[in-house]
Parts: sequence; structure tokens; C-alpha cells
Amino acid sequence: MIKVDIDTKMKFLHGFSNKTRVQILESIIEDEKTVSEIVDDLNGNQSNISQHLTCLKGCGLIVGRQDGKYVYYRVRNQLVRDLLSMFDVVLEDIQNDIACCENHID
Amino acid sequence: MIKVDIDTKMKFLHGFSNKTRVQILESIIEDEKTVSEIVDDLNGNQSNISQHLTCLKGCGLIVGRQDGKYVYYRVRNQLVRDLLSMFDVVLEDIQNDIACCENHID
DNA sequence: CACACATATTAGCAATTGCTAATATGATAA
DNA sequence: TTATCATATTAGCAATTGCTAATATGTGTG
Repeated sequence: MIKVDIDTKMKFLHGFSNKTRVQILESIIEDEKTVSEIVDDLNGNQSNISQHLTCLKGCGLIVGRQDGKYVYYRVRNQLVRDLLSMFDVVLEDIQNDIACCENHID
Repeated sequence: MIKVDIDTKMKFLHGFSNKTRVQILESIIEDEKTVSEIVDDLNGNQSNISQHLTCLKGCGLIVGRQDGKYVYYRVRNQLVRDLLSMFDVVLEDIQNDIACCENHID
């Protein structure tokens, strides 16, 4: 495996560095949604959501397709979905780890 | 699996949102290193690296152990290492995907 | 003890990021 | 065509983040 360029990797990881972006990803992890559905879902601002969608698309994490006057966005593929669930797995593991091994003195 | 709290998740993901932090993780993915070794490795600033180490520790991604006047830091566990390699896997996959499917008109 | 060295913390500034409101683009329908 | 609705883009500001230099803490040694 060829070593991934750090700047490319950072651009990719940038997709996960904002709460709204992560919430968008979670919102469309199962099925695609239009921009306005996502806006409703997150109780967000249209402009703001649109900007984050552009960002996520630039990161390669999501893809969009135009259908009439709507644009549907979805998570790019299963591997990205797997990565998203892995966040939860690793995070839970860390939390257990901390609960078990670092709170001995209470 | 219990739904992970979004703010907790964001704190965790924050660890991956800065180039220096990701470089630190890559630097210690194989074996633990002292702060000054990491500083040398990244050609960084001691204060800066120390701040990022504190951040990464706060994220739960790394752990430190004091040995005499040195502090050794290492990636918390194998699952975190797996997550780090998964970044590369997913990123490469995305890059191939984009190369294959979105550059038809050149 | 005093000193040297490793690491952590603080403060202030510079740079980046995210948000909102306004406006522009692009699509459909009348 | 014009009107309407969905989405994108822009500009300006507010908030956050990251960096550097200076200082503090803590550990081992003479």
C-alpha cells in the first residue's frame, strides 16, 4: 500500500471535524435525502447545510445527484459507512477502557 | 449498541482534525516515543507538540507513561491503530472511485 | 540543596472556520 | 415567458483554533 499524502488525508479528515457535518453524515447514512430534508432533519440553516454538503462532497465522503429541482445526497459507499460505524465502536471501546482502567481512585 | 452522544463523538473526532495531531499519531503508531522524540520526528515546536499531545490524550486516542524525566506516549490500543489504517484504506478507495467514475470527460 | 533537563502551562496574537443574511443560479410549471 | 421553489454562492462578521515565546512544574543528579 502506497503511503497516503498527509495533506490529502487532512482534506479527507476535515469532513469529520465539524458537528454539523457529522450530523449530516449520520442523517444520510441509511438513505439519500434532499438538501431540504437534511435541513429539516438537523433543524439547520439552508445556506449553512449547503456549504457543509459542498465540503463533504469535496472530501469525497458523499455524492449528490440531481433529480428535477431536488438534489439528493448520500454517503459515497459502504466503506465510508463502515468508517462511520467504526467511530462508534472505537469510541465505546475507549470509554470502557477509561472507565475500567483509569478511575480506580474515586 | 447504544447511540453515541454527538458531543462526545465530536470531542473524539477532534483528535483527527489537525495535521500535527495526525502526524503525531502516525509517528507513534508503531511504538511509543518520548515528547522530545516526537518533536524531533515532526520537526516541531516543543510547546506546540505538548499541547497537541494533551489534546490527543483528552480525546482518548493516546496514553502517556512517565519514565524518569521522560514521558512516553503511545496510541491507546489496537482498535485505534485499526481506525488509523482504515483512514488510508477508505481514502484510497475514494480516490480510485473518483478516478474511475467521475473523470470520464477529459 | 542547586542545577540541568524534559515536559507542561499560559498569554497573546494570527489564521482559520463557521455562521447568518442576502443574493444568484437553475429547474419546473403555469 | 414569468413565477416559484430548491439549492448554491457570496460577503462580512463572530468564534474557534493553532502557533510562538515565555514561564512554570517536575524529575533526576551532583
